[in-house]
Amino acid sequence: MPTVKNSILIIFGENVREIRRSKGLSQEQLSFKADLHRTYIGMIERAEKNITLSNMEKIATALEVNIIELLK
Amino acid sequence: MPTVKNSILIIFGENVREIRRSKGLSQEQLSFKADLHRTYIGMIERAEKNITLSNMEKIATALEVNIIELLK
DNA sequence: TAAATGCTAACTATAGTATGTTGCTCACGT
DNA sequence: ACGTGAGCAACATACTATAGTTAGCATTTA
Repeated sequence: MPTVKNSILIIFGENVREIRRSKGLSQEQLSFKADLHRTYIGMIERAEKNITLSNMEKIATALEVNIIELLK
Repeated sequence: MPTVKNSILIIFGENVREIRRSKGLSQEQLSFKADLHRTYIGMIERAEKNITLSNMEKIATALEVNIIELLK
């Protein structure tokens, strides 16, 4: 991960956070649904990790949205 | 990487290959434009690697398309 | 003050780099 | 026709960088 955060990662993280909250889920609840770790969800929302495509899909599925919605 | 390939990776790889060819670029030429390795572009097109979001953006930029076009 | 999230620091798994080999196709000269 | 050389891509292998896991504690927020 670069020190200077990549804007696409920021967009992705913001979208995850916004949609997660709109569905009334905590990071921990989302992590269960996506089969990822609680702290990792936080890192993604804060754009601290460069997520892989298959994990993007896991999160999208857990949030019941298309991946594309997380990139707009 | 799982042995059974993830469909979203296949879709991404197919899109990269199709758009790359439509622009008349070799894998090597695309690798220069995207600042990624020659063999890695091949692996992505064959869905053998689980690409990260920032590298998806690099490839999209090199192909002069939006990331979203590579996920449809 | 309890639940949710931020943050650190380690570790393990795998993404991404690099080199070389193989096989294919196509153009060209003879 | 028939080599043969050039360009392209598949594939193997090994290495380095970093994604992803996990635990613990600090901080925020309701």
